[in-house]
Amino acid sequence: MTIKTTESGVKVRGGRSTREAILEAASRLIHVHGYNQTALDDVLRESGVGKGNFYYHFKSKEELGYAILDQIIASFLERTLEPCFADPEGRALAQIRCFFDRVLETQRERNCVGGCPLGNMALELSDVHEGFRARLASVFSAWRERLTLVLRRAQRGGEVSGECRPEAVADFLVASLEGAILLTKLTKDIVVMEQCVAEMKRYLSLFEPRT
Amino acid sequence: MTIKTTESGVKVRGGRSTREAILEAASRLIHVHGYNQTALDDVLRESGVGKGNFYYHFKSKEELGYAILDQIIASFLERTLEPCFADPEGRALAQIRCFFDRVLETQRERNCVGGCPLGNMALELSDVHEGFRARLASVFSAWRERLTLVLRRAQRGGEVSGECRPEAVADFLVASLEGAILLTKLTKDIVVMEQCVAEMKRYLSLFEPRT
DNA sequence: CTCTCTGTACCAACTGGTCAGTACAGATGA
DNA sequence: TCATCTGTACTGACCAGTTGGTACAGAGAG
Repeated sequence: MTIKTTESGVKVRGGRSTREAILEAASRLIHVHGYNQTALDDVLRESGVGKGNFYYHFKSKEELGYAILDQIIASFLERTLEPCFADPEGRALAQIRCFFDRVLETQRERNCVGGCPLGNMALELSDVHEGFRARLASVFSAWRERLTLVLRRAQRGGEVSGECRPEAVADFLVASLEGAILLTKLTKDIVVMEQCVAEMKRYLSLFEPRT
Repeated sequence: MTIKTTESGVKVRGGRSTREAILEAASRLIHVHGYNQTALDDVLRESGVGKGNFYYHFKSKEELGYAILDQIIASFLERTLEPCFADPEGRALAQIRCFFDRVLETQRERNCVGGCPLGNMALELSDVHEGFRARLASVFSAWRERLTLVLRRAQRGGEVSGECRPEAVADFLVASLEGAILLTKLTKDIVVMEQCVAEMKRYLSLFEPRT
C-alpha cells in the first residue's frame, strides 16, 4: 500500500499507514490522558480515520491498547534500556549510571509530565485486564533481568563486591526509578528526579569494592 | 439525629451515619478498582444508599473523591507515619527502618493487592483534576518533611553522617517505597517488596558514621 | 394534648450525554 | 466484478447528575 496525495493535498492512506496513523495518535493521547480517559473518538479525530476504518484494522479498543503497549515496550527496550548495556566489555556500574541519566533526561524532555508510560498503564490497567497485567509484568521482568545480568557479570569480573545480591538490587533499582518518576510527575519538579538519581548512584557506590 | 432500628431489624440511618456508610463503601471500592473505574451506582448499591440521598450529602462524585482522599491521608498520617516517629528521643535510623517494616507489613496484609492508595490516586488523578494533584502533592510533601526532620535531627546528634543531604534522602526514600509498592502490585509477589525494603535499609546504613 | 408547620433525610424514576461497538453502503483497485 | 478498504449513521449500555415527591421528627400555637 502506498501513500498518495489528492489534488487538494489531503493524504490518502493505504492499509498499513492507516494503522500507523491510529497508533501514533493513540499513543500520544494515551500517554497524556491515560487509556481509560482517552475516547476512541478522540483518537479517530486526531488521526483522521473513520470509525469503520478503525474497526477494520483493530478488533476492539482493547486490542489497540495491546498494540500501544507493545509499542511502548519495544521502544523502551530498544531506545532506552538496551543501548546502555550494548557493550559487553563496558564497566557495569558506569552503564547503570548512564541508564539512570537517560531516564532522567526523558523526564526533563517531557517537563515532568505524563510519568512513565509503563508505570501508568501498570497502575491503570493491571486490575482490569489480566492480559495487560501479565504483559506489563513481563517487561518489568525483562528490565530487572537485564540489570541482574549486568550486575552478575560485574560481580564475576570483580567490579562489584560479593555482598551485592543482583536480583534484589535489580528489583530495588527498577522500583526506585518508577517511584522517582511518579513523585516527579506529582510534584512537577525535576529536582526531585535529580536528587533521586543522585541517591541511586550513591547507593550503587556501596557495591564498589573497597580500594 | 439518632440511629434507630425498625421492627424488621433494618437500620434506619440518621444524617451522619449515611455519610459514613457511603464513605466506607466508596473507600473500599475505590481502593480495589480505582476512582474512575468505580461507578457511583456501585457505591450506592454497596452502601444501600439511594441516589438522591447521596446528592443530599455530597455535591458531586468529585467531592466524594476529595472526602475519600482526605480520609486516606489522615489515616496514613495518623496510623502509619506519625506513630513511627512519635518519640523525639528515639534513634532516627531505627525509626525509619521501623517505618519501612510497617509499610511492608501493610502490603503483606493486603496480599500485594491494591498498591498504595495515595500512589494510585496520584497516578490516576493528578493529570485530570488539579485539585487532586495539589492535595496529593501536599501529603507526599508532609511525608518527605517528616523524614527530612528526623534525618536532620539525627545529623545534629551525630547519629547520621554529614554527607547525608536530608531533603534528597527523604525524596529518595519516599520514591523508592512508592515504586516498591507499585512493582509489588504488578508482580503480585511479596518477595519484591521484601527485597526492596532490605536494600533500602542497606542504603540507609551508608549514613551511619564509620566506627 | 393535638394539629399544623417546617426542615431534614430519604427514595425512585428520569434525563442528557458519552462511548464502544455495529451495520451498511460507497469507493477503489486488481 | 470481486475483494479490500473507508466513511456515516446508528445502537445500546452505562453513568453522573436532576427532579419531584414522601416520611417523619420536632417546634409552636391553640
